[in-house]
Amino acid sequence: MSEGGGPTTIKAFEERLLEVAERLPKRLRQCAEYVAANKDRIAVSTVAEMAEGAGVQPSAFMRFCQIMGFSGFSEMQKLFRESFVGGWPDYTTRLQHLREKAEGSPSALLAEFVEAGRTSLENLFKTIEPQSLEQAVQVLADAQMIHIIGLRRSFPVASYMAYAFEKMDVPAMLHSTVGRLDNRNAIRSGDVLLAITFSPYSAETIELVEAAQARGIQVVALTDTIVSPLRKYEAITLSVSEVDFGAFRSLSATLCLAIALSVAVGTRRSL
Amino acid sequence: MSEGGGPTTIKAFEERLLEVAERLPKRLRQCAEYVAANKDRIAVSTVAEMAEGAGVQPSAFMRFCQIMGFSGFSEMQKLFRESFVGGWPDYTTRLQHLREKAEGSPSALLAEFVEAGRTSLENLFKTIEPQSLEQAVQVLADAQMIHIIGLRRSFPVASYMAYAFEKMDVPAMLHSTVGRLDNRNAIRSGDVLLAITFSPYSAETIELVEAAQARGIQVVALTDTIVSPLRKYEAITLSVSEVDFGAFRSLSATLCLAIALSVAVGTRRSL
DNA sequence: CTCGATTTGGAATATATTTTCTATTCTGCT
DNA sequence: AGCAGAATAGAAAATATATTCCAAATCGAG
Repeated sequence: MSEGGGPTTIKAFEERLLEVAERLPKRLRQCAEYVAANKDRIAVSTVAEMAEGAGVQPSAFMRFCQIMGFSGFSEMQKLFRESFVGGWPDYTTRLQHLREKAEGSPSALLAEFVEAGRTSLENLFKTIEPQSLEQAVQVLADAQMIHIIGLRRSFPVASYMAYAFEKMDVPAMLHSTVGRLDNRNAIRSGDVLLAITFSPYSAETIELVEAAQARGIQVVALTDTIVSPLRKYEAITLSVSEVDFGAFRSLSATLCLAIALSVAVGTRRSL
Repeated sequence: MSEGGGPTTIKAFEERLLEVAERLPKRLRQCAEYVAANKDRIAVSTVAEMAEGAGVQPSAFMRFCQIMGFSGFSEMQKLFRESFVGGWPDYTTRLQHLREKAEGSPSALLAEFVEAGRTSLENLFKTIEPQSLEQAVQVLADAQMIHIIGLRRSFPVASYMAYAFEKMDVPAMLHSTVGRLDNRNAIRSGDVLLAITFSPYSAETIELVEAAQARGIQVVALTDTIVSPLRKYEAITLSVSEVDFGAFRSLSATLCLAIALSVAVGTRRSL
């Protein structure tokens, strides 16, 4: 029985559930009710668990799935699992293919990056914890001066934040390694260090963080994932995970977070 | 080996991950990194899927689970499934909720920027003409050397492209105004100028474009809308219209285009 | 360069889970 | 009450998934 006709979106699923629920025999109705009240569990449970929760036999639950239009429980579960992860079917490999074939027209490449950017943004929203963000904003707003460091791939982000702060009259200083000048003595008590670094993490940035910490300077870190070496230090960490293409990532999500952070700090200061 | 000693909370899990990540061989580190960036998937994926995502064999992923202190993948998964209960991060609903309810909080601000970024990306794809893009890629790929200029708000984009080109062994030079040095004589016949500018357009950039054109240098421009002053010159123009929120724009779309352009040039060159 | 130790990939095995099948129990009707 | 039809429970078969094992490859020290 290869019914392709099952609901393909959560919304459609809910509609079908409603439509069907009325005309269901006892046990199957139990299933319907349990499912309606526990949609989120479908993704992470086995039929046995769902059946037990609904107070029925696994086989009954099975029939329920079929009545809903799926070939079985697995297919129904797939719907929920996919909608949970936001369905980004591993970009890394997709982009790699594109590169290998090199047949990708520039537009196709752009399309991939646009798509990657969009999912990264969605993901950003899921992974940033509001309280960390709030904390970061507070610390930066209270700073005498904000020192920004971000090298290589992170430099665009650092420079954009410096620009934004400047525009909002927030005292900020962009540390760079132009001419191998080392400005670390500019950091004074009451200041805050905003460190931005992504794999591969630049040693200079990490060193600066270490030096700052040793002197009791607060550190706010913008980094990728939690394996970042910055995690070792007691910094307020905001982590962004961005899809990348070999050594490149579009930075969409990172910049988005950066600008939101800047503006939040700017507005809070001027209160 | 029935170690009951695995992490029992997500926090403990993250700590252990950090602790362990450093001293891990290649494949296992891939696992650690993938897991760090996709914690949410553990609950709804199979080992096979996780392994593929991390780019390793299932058995390697298995060993990773054991190193993390679990008896196997299932036990690790259990941790995530249990802590999964309720409130999954459905993007759309969460966004709406935040916008309405948490007005003024940093998270709400972030939500606005994320939304702005997403629509910008969508627009980007509509407004970029494939042939202009193609042309730009070709011209840049044929260049002896690419000179990049972008100041103020455009500087992050310029610097990122410089970084990307550098990584791909494409001869490129970032023109900046550090120390008021003027490098315009570095531009030689056969080179191409890549100018990036957005309203308010910096005079320096426009001047440089003018000077280049006068000497017969090809110019590729990245700008906003079609009213940009760069339009006057015979440049290949790629225009991005970025949705902005307040006085700032997240640059998501611009950077996306920038990176796509860079990678396209990089791959075409190496053919 | 060689040896020993560690790490890896892939197939083989064990386990868990889904799905189907059938005897049995309900339900509604005459 | 007795019958026909649908619904159900439970067990058995099929499938998918996790886990282990071992030979081959890789790495590092001497």
